[in-house]
Amino acid sequence: MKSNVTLKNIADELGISTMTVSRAINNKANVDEQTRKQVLKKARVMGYSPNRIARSLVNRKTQTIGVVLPEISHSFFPDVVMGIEEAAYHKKYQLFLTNSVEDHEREKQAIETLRSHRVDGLLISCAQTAEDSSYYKELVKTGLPVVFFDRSVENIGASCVVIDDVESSYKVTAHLINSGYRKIGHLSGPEKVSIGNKRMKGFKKALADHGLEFKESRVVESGFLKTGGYKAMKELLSLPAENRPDAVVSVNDPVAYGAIQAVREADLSIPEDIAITGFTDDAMAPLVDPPLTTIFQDGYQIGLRAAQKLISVIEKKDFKIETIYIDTSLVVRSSCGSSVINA
Amino acid sequence: MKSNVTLKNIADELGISTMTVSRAINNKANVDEQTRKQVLKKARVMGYSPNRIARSLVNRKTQTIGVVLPEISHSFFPDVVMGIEEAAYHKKYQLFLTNSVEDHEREKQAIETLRSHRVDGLLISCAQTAEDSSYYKELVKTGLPVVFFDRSVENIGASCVVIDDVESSYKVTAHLINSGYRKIGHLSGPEKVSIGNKRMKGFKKALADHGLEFKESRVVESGFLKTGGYKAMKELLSLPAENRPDAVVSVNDPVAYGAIQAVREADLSIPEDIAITGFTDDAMAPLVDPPLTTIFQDGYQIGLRAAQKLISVIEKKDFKIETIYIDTSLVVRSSCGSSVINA
DNA sequence: TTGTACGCGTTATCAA
DNA sequence: TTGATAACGCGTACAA
Repeated sequence: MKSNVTLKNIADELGISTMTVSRAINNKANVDEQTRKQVLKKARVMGYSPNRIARSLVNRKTQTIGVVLPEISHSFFPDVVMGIEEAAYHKKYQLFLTNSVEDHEREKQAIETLRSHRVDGLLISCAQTAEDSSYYKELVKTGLPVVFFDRSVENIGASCVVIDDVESSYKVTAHLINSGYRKIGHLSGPEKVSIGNKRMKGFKKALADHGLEFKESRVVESGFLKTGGYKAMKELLSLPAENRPDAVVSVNDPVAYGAIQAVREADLSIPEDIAITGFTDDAMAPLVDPPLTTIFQDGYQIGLRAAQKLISVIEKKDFKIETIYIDTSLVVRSSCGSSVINA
Repeated sequence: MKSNVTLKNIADELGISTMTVSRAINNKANVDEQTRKQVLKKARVMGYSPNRIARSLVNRKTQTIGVVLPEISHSFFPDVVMGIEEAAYHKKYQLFLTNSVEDHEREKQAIETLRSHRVDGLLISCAQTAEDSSYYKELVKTGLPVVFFDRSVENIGASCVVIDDVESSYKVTAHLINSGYRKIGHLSGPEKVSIGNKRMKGFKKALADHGLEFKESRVVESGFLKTGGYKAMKELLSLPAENRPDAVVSVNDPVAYGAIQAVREADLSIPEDIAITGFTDDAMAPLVDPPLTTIFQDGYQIGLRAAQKLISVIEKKDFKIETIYIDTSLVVRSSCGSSVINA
């Protein structure tokens, strides 16, 4: 072990008590200016680094936040982390980052470890494989402050920071309908994940409101990754020509990228043969070929607000359990050719 | 404060000593099977979560690793984090993630906080604004295990996990030359950052080896972000026609994306008027228009190896200070038109 | 097999 | 203003 300097070491060197050193270093009022200067100088010379572990044990406060992500390959999550980072930095909290890799067991394990490290609060976006919300309910019951974001569990006593998934999905689907598409398919997220079923709901509602029939065969569950989108799109492309969708709403951008790849490989063109839309507006969306029509979802803002909410709960400045909605907007690019409007 | 169950609480409930409970929970040998079962059951019922803070104080070991990143918007870093995550997960370490946002002051502060939390080791990729390596030198001297990755500081007593930047940059530049380009420019990283000057070095060497003159005017420092690439490319485009590069080597992919945007806005085409190359082969590279020729740099692998090395140093299974090189490869796509070869 | 005493580094509290 | 003491929750070392 590397030998770390302690308050006592400094105290001994100076021939004073540990408490005086502690007070001097923590800028407490009742310390003689002379002594304080001596202490600070000695601390610097000796390379003192305060031991937060010991302090935490006394204070029952670690100044840490545990972040539980389902994945980090999609740029949405790094964006969220940047927002969280920013809020945490300003309030002097450190982040424990964990990645469940969409595995609920691994997620539970991560949360237990985080609890063990006595994080002051938890920021969670659920793993895809969570069968039900019982674990999260138990977690919230322990009293540890929790805020969900993106993939949330509502009404179990924890605040959530989300977008209006139903409305956003409705918005993009309606845009396709208004652009003239009639046979619209959906590459969906898992039914059990909040954003998966909400986006499906918005999709269905848009069809219904515009008098279009919902066809089960045009919906394929793709998960949230590019590879899933690729496979799912292949499936849609194998439908008999008359049933094949002329437009596809993807549950997120990566899935849309996979879909684009599948369409290209089938030698079809976008949006002439099939229009594709995404969801997130990640960094790639404007750069892919063709540029992707999608819903802009402000990951940074989601992370920022979630962290701010959590910290105010931790610091008991806020007791309200609420669902905070972050605005989204439709970003129209060429992947759903407005040309059709003129058709 | 939420009241957490302690070993003593369990012991009192069972009318036995704290130590027996501790032993039972930590699966030590000398515990009666009956007692162990009782203890484990009681622990479960009471919702016991071992306090690692207390344990760390005794052990002088926290099972945590501090990760210091310069930014996380470029997908390279999330890739690295995934690799680190994986290694850490298997060896049962938790990650403290910090983002210096390219600010050396913020980076130093993050490192001090991490030290304060008594992380067992540090994984660092340097912030762009670090003027010199003195701080890192001091840090390494404290004896805290440190491994640098990507933007490294070599020969100061810490291991590094990097790619051969000089050779990789040489490779992509030589490819342009062999494709027929003669007026090659460079959007460079900061001179003070390891990867910045090494990639510049490789660029220069390739020109020299192929008998091409190095022109200062065709080099613009772009930093590492897309916006910087955009601005820097604008500058190159404003050169008098005869001096304007016919190909540009970008220090990384985001800079290349910015450059692509600038070229497009100038109504020039890629690669006919100007070829562009990147560096990293991030997720976007194959999807942008035109698909980007670039150097594939395996972020996941870099993260994995760096974390493995750090952990073996932490656990004293490895004392060697070394620089580990991760292989790269040239990925040729249409942004540097092989058409030119036929010209 | 089980229990007691003590220490890890810090801070709260009370006394000087 | 300064100091002594106890406590945070756990594990090591030793004793029973």
